[in-house]
Amino acid sequence: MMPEKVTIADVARRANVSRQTVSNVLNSPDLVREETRERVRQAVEELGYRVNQAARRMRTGRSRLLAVRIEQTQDGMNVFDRFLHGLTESAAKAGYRVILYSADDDRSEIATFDDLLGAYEPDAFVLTGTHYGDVRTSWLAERGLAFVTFGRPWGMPEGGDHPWVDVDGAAGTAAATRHLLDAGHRRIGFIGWPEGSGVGDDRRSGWVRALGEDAEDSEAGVLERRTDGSAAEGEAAARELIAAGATALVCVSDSVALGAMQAGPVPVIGFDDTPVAAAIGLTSLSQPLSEAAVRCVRVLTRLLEDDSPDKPDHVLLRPSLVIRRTA
Amino acid sequence: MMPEKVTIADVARRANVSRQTVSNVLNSPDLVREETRERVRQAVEELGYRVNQAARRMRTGRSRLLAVRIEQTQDGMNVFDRFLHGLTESAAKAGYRVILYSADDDRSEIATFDDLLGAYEPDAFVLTGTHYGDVRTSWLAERGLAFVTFGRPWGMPEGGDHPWVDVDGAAGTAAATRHLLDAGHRRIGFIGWPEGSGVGDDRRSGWVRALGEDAEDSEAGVLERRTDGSAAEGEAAARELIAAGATALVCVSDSVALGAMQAGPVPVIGFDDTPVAAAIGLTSLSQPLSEAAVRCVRVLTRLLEDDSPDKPDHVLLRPSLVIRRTA
DNA sequence: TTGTATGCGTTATCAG
DNA sequence: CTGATAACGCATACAA
Repeated sequence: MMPEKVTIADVARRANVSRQTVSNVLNSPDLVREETRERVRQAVEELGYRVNQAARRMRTGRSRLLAVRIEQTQDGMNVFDRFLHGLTESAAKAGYRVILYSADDDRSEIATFDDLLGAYEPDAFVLTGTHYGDVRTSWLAERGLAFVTFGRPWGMPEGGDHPWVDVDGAAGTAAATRHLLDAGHRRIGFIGWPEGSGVGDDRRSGWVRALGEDAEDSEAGVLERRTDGSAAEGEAAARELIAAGATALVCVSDSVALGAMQAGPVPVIGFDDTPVAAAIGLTSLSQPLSEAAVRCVRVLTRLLEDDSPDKPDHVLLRPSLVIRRTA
Repeated sequence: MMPEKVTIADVARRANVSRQTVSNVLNSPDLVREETRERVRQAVEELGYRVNQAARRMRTGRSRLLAVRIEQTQDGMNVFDRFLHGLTESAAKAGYRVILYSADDDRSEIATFDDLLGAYEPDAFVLTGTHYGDVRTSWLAERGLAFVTFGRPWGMPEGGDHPWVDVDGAAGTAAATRHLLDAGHRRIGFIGWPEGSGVGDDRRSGWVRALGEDAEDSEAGVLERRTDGSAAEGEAAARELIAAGATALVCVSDSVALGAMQAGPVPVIGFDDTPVAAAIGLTSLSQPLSEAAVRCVRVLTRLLEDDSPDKPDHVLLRPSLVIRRTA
């Protein structure tokens, strides 16, 4: 039993109206008399009619597709899959589907934009992993294409303003630091990423801020190490910091924190609340990824369906501290 | 600068041929004289032409879309994201894109099939998580729709034969068991899932087989516990088995193995080589997920593009043992 | 080999 | 409020 295609014409026939009326019921219900509307709705139901997106797209240029890049899983300690899951669900609720692509760097990602646009015409893009000098956003913006980034536009002084959703890393590390201060620690170290990483610098700044509030000065710059983000460097950094007198550690990521835990029985807090953190009992900062996904979709639907807002939407969410054995 | 849409007519004009000729160059190059073909190809290049999938789909009924369900991340110790990444990449190489959907159970997944089919007409579905009494496959098969499962059709005696790709779990646990036997262990326990899980029973069978080969009999059924798959039950099971004399443990999953590791300093081997295993030094069995993804795409392209094979393709891949601290 | 005509399912325009 | 007609971009049958 092949699934017989039911078109708008079938519905029209069934409801004794013209095709156009059916279309109106679907797209501009207000134009149609209540009674007719109901009759059409019933026919749609009975026949199991669904709009053919290809045909609609030909006519309107809208595909109801959101394009998202699926990230490389490096050491697997990332959190992107949860975001993607949330995105798929909230997009579906809004009548959109997620289409995936992969790319190795910004340049090849832009080439993929071009490809996708020609072939599938996604209505919008969701970008992750924003960074300094991100050429993807300007490419999209120049062409007037709809997009939102999960991540702020790091260092974009002039004009480069676009819709984004992000999690407040500084608020997270500040909360973590305060948690340690409350536990009586006064020499709290930070293990970060190389300077120039937007996310890394943001997370660091929360630690600095919380220390300034409450503890002895001059910790920053002293009880601090930068790493490439690996567990190995995290462990080395932790040893140094402990030797320098740190009694607790805030880390820029769970990877680094995992390493730091090997350095000794010192309280450690990670960032991202990855499955690894849960498995090893690592206290960590959890990003509200479902919520972020919901907000991304909301930003986009506003952009696509309502009259485009004058000011791009900016959404900053707060992570929450998940307390486990390590702190 | 809006991206101006370039159509087949533009290309035709540029190359001084008819639209039909351009279409022929694209779809049946043999029909066109070498010289003309080259001229058209050049025009395509210069104009940056891409076929409009919506239009093509209207005409041919093919969308070049592969639909995949994005799984719930329970405790995050799964491996689906790596499969999905591989799938996206190999699909792209074959000229397909992946479209995502989510569903809570078989019934709602089937409803989604219907939806998707009406709206986006994916050319095929990739199903994961096959299980006994899987109604999804029969629904698709009844309608003559193209699909492949990542996972064997567990318990499908009559007719229910469809293309699949899978990883040989029994081969994996057998290899793990042999590894422990080689290390001198003679009392090797197994921690599994409830009976009736296709994957779980398969993985268990490898342990049984390897023991039968080489070690004392009667281990099976004695040095064995079934769990719900949680780390907590894994730990409890491990304690019992160790008390019963087990000197090493083979586990059905990394989750369970994680728990088992807490039970004592006994060699433990997990399954799936999740990021957690890497993080905690757990020896585990690694599924060749990229390869599986490639094979899924290959099976589908054969189904879609070549004349459909009489016999559905079946591909069974071997996992590999990643040896770390725990064994 | 190349050109011409047609239709896929929708929606927008415009007249009733 | 409803109905006819055209158009979106492509691929095919057919004729040249």
